[in-house]
Amino acid sequence: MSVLRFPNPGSDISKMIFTYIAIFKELETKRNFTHDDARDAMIKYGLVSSSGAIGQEAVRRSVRDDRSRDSLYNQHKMYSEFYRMLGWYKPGTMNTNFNFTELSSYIAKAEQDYSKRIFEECLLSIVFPNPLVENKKGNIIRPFPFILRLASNLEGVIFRDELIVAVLALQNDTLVDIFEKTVTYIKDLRKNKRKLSAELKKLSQNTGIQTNTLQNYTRIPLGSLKYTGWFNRKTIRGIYSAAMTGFELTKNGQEKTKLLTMLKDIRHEEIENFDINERGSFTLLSSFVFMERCGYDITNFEPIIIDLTQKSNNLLNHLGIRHHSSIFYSPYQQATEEELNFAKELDSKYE
DNA sequence: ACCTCTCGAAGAACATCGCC
DNA sequence: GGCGATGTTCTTCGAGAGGT
Repeated sequence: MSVLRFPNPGSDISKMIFTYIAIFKELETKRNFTHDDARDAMIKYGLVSSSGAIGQEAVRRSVRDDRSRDSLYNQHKMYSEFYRMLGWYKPGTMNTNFNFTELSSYIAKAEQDYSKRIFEECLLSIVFPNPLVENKKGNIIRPFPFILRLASNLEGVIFRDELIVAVLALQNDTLVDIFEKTVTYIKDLRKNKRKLSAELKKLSQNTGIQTNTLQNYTRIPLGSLKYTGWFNRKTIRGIYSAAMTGFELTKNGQEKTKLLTMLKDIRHEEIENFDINERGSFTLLSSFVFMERCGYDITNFEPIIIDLTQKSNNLLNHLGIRHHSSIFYSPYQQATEEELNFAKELDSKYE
C-alpha cells in the first residue's frame, strides 16, 4: 500500500506559473541550472520570502550549513518536482540541476490564455510512472482525469479526504473495473463522516504517513482543480451528515470530463515494445495533437501529420486509434529522451 | 572491500489566517 | 472555536563520494 505524493510548495497555481516564467526569463540560455540559480531568479522578482523577509535579506536568513534545512532551497526543490511532473523541467546532468523542455518557450511567450491551456493539458497528462519524476512507490495512475470522472459519477462533488483515500492511495488505475469499484467505495463512505475519517486514519497507519502530511499532498491537486475552473470550492450539505467543504464540478469541468471520454488514454508501457521508428514518429505526431489541444492551429502541418500517421501505423492500430485527434499522450511528460531526440530529428527533416 | 560522512530527496510538521 | 487552507520551516534517511 502506497500513496501518490505531490510536493507541497503551496496551492496558488497562477503564482507557480508566473514563477516558472520568471525563472525561464532569467535562465533561458543557461544549461543545467541549479536550485540556487532558480532561487536567485525567484528572489529577483520578489516571488519568495523567508523568515519574514524578501530579497537578499531572505536569502541571508534562509542559508544554512545543512542545505536540506535551507528554506528557499526547499521551496524551489518542491517547485521543481511539480514542474517536472508537468513536463516543464527535465533533469539535467544531475538530479539537482535542470533544463527547460520544449514547452517552456510556449508557456513563457504565450498570451495569458495559452499558458493556462497549456497548464490544463499538462495537468491532465500527469501520469505515473514517467521518465521525469522518480516514483519509488510505484503507483500507476493518471490522477486528474480520474478525479474528474469520479466527481461526475458522484453527484458532481468530491471531497479532499476522498481524494486521498480513493485517488492518491489507488495503486493502479488501469485495472479492469477499478473505476466502478472506486465509485462504490466512495458511495459507501458517504454514509457518514466518521467512516471517511476512519479510512483516512487507517491509511495513515498502513503507510506510516501522518494524516497532516497526507492532506499536504492534496494542495497542488485541489489548487489545480480550482485554477482550471473545473471545480468550485464550496460548503456542501446533504452528502455527509455534517456540512463539509467540497469541490463541485462546474459546467466547464463537466464539458472537460465529457471530452476526455472520447480520448484514448495512452501509457508508455503500451508502446514501449515498438521499434524506435514507430515510437519516434508517434512522439512527434502526439506533440502536434498536444499543441492543437492547447489551442494552436496546426492545419498547416496536415501533410506532416498524415505522413507521421503512416509511419506509426502499427502502433496506432495496436492502440485502436483511428484518428490522431483521439490520442491522449503527452510526449513532454511521457516520452523517453531517445524518443524525443528521434522526434526532433524527424521534425527537422520536414523543414 | 569496507567505513564514514555529506548532501539532497522525501517526508513531516508548525504557524497563522480566514471562514463557517 | 474549530476547521481548513496555505506559507513556511524542520526532520529523516539512504545513496554515493571519498577516504583507508
